[in-house]
Amino acid sequence: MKVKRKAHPKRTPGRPRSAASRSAILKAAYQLLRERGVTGFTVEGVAARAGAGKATIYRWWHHKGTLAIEAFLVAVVPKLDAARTSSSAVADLRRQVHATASIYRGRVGVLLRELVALGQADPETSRRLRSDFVAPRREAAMVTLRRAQELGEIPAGADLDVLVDALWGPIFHRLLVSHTKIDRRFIDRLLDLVLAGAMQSPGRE
Amino acid sequence: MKVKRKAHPKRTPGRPRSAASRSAILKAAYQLLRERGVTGFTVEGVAARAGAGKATIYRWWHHKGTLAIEAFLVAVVPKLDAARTSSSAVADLRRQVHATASIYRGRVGVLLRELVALGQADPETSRRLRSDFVAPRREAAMVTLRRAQELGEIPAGADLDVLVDALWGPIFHRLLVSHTKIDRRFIDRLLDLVLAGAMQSPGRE
Amino acid sequence: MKVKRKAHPKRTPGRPRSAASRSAILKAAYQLLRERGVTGFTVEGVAARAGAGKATIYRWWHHKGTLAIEAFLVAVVPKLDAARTSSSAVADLRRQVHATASIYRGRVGVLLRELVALGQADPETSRRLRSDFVAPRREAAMVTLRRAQELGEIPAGADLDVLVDALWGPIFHRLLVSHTKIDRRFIDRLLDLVLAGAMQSPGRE
Amino acid sequence: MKVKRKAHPKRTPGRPRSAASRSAILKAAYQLLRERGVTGFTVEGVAARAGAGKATIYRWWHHKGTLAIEAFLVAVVPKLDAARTSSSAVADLRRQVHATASIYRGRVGVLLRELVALGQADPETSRRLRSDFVAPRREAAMVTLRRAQELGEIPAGADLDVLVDALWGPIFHRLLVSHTKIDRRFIDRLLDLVLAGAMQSPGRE
DNA sequence: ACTTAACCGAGACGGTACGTCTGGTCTTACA
DNA sequence: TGTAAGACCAGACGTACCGTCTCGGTTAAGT
Repeated sequence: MKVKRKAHPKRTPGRPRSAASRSAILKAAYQLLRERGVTGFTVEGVAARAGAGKATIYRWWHHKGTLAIEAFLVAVVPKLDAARTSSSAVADLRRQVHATASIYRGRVGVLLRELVALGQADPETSRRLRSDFVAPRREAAMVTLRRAQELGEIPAGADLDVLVDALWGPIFHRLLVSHTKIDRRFIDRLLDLVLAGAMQSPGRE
Repeated sequence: MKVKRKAHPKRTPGRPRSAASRSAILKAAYQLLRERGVTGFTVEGVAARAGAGKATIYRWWHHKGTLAIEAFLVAVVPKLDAARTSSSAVADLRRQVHATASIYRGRVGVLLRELVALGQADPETSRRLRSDFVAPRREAAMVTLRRAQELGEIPAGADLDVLVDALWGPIFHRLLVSHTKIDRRFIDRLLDLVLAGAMQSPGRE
Repeated sequence: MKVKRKAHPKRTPGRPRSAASRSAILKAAYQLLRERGVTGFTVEGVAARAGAGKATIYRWWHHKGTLAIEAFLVAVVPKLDAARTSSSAVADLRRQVHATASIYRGRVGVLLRELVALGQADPETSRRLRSDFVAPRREAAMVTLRRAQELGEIPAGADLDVLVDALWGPIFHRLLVSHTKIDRRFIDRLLDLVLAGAMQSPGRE
Repeated sequence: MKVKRKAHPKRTPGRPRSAASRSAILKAAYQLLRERGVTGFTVEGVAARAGAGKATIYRWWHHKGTLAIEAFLVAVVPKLDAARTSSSAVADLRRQVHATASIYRGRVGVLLRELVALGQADPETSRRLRSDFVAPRREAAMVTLRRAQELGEIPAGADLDVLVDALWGPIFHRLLVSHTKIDRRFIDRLLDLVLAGAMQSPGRE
């Protein structure tokens, strides 16, 4: 029941896609995004800087937004460090939220802000950003929270979805709406408030 | 020996600004915004629909965003009903948050989402939206929360700024990032969580 | 038989037209015309420089061209010296043509060129330029030519209209079409040619 | 050992210019020019009528005038019939001048008038009109005149440049300045006058 | 070695909106 | 009524990007 993988496993005819071109485009796109923001981010500019043709870009990325988001993800995601675990799941969670906040304070925050903005007009951009950037971090928090429940650090009846929203919503709010500092003190107070609320949840039912 | 400037010394020379033109432009802008969103919102389109010259628009609104935001505010703010008070400040707060959420669920939410996006690229737009739309609602909540403290419904030591952020952040997060429903059930759970957390605050110091 | 000039001889009601404003406008218009040419000649610019309102300009000059032409005429015509007469009418004519050519060589030529251009699109401008600038000079030449006929210097049967056209057409041609020098040598050759032709005209019938 | 570039080494990269677009633009431009004159001749109008983008027009024609002049030349020049020759060069010349005059009387005259006007503000327009429209006709006349000298119909010493100016200057003068009819009678009288003058030129020296 | 098919860079194309500018009109308060 | 100031409508200007298209030429896989 094995496929004969040797001769022609699943190979399309014609010249294969150029990896060099792809990475040059993504690199140029990320540079432009950092230097000039979403406003100054043009496909023409990316093509010129990457030494690529516009058609090549549009062949692989449907819209300007799709390119922007992928350039961002490719450049930023590998730098995000994985969550570490300790004996206290709640302590791990606090560490995770602080780590996220510290990322949003810097360059990435500025880019993220603009990409979220871009996503309001383009569902594809929005979806990608959500699935590849926001969701993994949210999922990591969920894992930690479930562990906290198992360890009895927070009640079993706590609504974890609302809990995560309550932690991350305010951070995005500062990033996107109030444009105020997302400093350690704010994060600590927020964690204190939300975790205290979570402790009040019913034990089981 | 005649007095030149009698009653109205503060009068600029020249033809005064036309109120009719101003309101026609704002009305046309709001219509376009509702019908076509920020993407289809063009200064040229507004001028054509309002029967105004483009120069007139640019004379009074420096950017596209400045016009969009003002059109939105002029049309939407008067419709927002004032907060009512009852014997329980916490009950008032719950009512306020539910009212805000119900507004964000509809047309206004869609517009608000796009205007926040527009504001990421234009500080002026962002500032106006914050000062004329977000801040008043936040301030109303703060007033209610202070009353709750006076009535002893929540501890005197609660950090009200963080509290308000914890309530509104998640709503904006759903509006802008996760694009999920802001339904009554979610708001209730959020209020339960956050208010429960607030109750744990220290009494005085 | 004298009109009682004191009380109200022929006086329209209301504030009379301001002579100061009129001359300030004409002066500013001429300056702008010289400095920036017809391209840079705008009614707004004239109003600003003259410290006048645009409405004032449009009240007295129907079009931009009407103003340009009058500004030109008021500034230039007084400087043109009248034709002098001598014992030889043909010598006078030669002097007149040379004088005209020398004027066209300079600044006035540049302006004249642009005003003729302006006149192609605006009949009013064209008419004014013709009646107040071209025609008087043509008429002076006709007078001289008639005197030449009376003195027997050119035949009585010469067609003076064609003669004048043959003298001035080539000058305008160089000014407007070929953009070549209208130097003394050219004028002399032209006069030689045309006057020689005129001498061949029939004596009477 | 294969040769890379065979026959056409001089090929610029990129999509070549579209001949269809070029001719559609020139055709639309000429139509607009005829229907509405230079005043109503706008790049936007040409683009709309030709189904072309404005950028495409500006890519190939730097100024409005450059486009107008080329549209005129492409449409008009092919229709001008070549000069025929007969046994008498002077008779040929008379025919040429009459032919030119008859062209200037009609639609072409109106366009020519406006294009000369346009050329006063734009040297490029002026140069093109001169080199591609005026000069060829002038050169044809020069050829005929030289033949007339060879045939002994006019003296060898005649200054042909001044002669051509004396014939065509008055025609342009009527077209551009006096706006009077360029009828057969006028042309005949002009030819009589100028040719008579030319006959008086010195024989050789 | 030859064909085929998809790739690639360059850059022209139609379209749309931008923000600016000017022409000519209108509306104030004052003279 | 005339005037300065300046707002108003209308609409063309020339620029910038978008996303598509059309060239000449390249690069494997399959023949």
